[in-house]
Amino acid sequence: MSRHMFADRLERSTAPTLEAPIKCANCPIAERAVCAYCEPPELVELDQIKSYKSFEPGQEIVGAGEESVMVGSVVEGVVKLTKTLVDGRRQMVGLLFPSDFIGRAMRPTVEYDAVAATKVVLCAFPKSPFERLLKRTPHLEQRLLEMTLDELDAAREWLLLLGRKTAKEKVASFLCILAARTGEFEGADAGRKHFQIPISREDMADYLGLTIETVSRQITALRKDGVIEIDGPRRIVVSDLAELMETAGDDAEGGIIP
Amino acid sequence: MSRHMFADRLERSTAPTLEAPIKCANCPIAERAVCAYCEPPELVELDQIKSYKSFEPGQEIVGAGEESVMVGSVVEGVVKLTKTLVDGRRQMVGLLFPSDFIGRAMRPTVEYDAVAATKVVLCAFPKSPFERLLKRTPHLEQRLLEMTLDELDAAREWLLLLGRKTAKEKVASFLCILAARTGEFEGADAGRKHFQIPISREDMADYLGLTIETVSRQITALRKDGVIEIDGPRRIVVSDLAELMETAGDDAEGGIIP
DNA sequence: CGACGTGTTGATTCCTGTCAATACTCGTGG
DNA sequence: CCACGAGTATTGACAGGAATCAACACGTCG
Repeated sequence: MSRHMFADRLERSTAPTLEAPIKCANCPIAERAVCAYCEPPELVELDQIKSYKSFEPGQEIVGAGEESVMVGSVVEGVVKLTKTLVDGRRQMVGLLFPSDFIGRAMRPTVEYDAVAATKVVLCAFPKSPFERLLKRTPHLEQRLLEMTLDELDAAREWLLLLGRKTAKEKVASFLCILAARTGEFEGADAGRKHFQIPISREDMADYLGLTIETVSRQITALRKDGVIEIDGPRRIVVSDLAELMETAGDDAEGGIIP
Repeated sequence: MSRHMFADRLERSTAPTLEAPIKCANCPIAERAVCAYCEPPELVELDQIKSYKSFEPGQEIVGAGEESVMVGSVVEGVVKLTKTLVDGRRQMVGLLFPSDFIGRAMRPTVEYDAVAATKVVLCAFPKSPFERLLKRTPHLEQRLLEMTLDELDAAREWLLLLGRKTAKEKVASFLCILAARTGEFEGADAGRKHFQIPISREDMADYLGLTIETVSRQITALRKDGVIEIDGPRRIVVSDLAELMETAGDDAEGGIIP
């Protein structure tokens, strides 16, 4: 079983969706990825060890407890990181979008599963060469530190959500996050945004510490409240962004940067 | 009261006032703190900008939204980091022990409250000089990155606890963490450990996303199950460490690190 | 068309929160 | 030394929100 999975992973990851490897020069995530601060010579070094890997939805990228052999950047798609208790209860502990860093530099193993939630393209580096480069490239290390600090901030916001928010606030908070990260304004109306939910109800439930039924009910409730409109299970239109943020509870500062 | 504390601190180290600080050479946290990888010349530079600061239980160290002007290491005591929703619901998002790093290097503001849970002594650095030092001292930056990664790991474990564990598992998990970080074995019996809970029931509730009543009930339940013994509200004796870890849910690896 | 996966809705249960009363701890002062 | 009081912790009764169990709707693909 695990043998088959491994073969499966290898096979798919060597068949990238992209015809030709992206050049760093026109990389869509260059501004915000771990390499953002690197100078051209440093980018050349990274380029020499990088390779692009693709994954299909549901495909495992690394498994909990495995030795960490790869690190990299999400170029396209969404990756979920999950932890599972012995009896199968599952909690998402990370949700990575393009430019986010995946993998554990400086640490031997991973203790979560990383699974592609959509089709995913990674810009991957073998761990050891990357770590050597990291140690002698302050630009790289500084950016990685910043990104890790940001992830820690996000994790702390998440703790508040899981520990103290109601089901409705949880769902509203999640939609707020998506609206901020991937939502687009509808015309000139600053109160309306629309976006696709990139993950299933089950993944949402794992993210929010709820069941799929409760997630579904709360989405319906938000629709009936007139806060959102729904066009199919994945397509959301936020009718009233301010009201959605209100419902999310943390009375956010008005401007979340999109 | 605070006078007595201060005297107590004076007594312990050579000249430990706010004006005449502890020497790095006999610093109790030197092995694990942010300065752990620093060479003597680097320590000298840190020494020039450091100062020791004491806080009483309940005293605020920094408040959410404030400009971050200080960073530093916890030398003694326990610091809690909390977030609060508009209606007062509160969630702890960090619990710092000696050697842990406090503050947000490279970021302008903090968005949580940092409050002394016990008497606390910090080895504090003004933020800007520390950041300048950080940028030109890879040893410092490497250690800070490692510590941030470890904190992120802990936060992810915490997400699992808040999102998916029952009240009993939460309380047992917390006691496990304390047993691992501060507990001492009773004689040669590897199954028994004892320690003081360094925080109040209210703080435990904020840590675990529960109410104080539920925390109290679950502690009683663990006592009735014979997993722990209680001597006053703060003193815990773990009768059966394996059983406690079992109750905590995440089916820990057999190897217990003291 | 029917099977399957995904999502929604309904009925009921139960864990934890809420409200309330009581007990304990510790420091202070008579 | 003991009484007192404030803060902290425990215990009890009850209610409510989310989980569970179950049925049904929707879209896709063979």
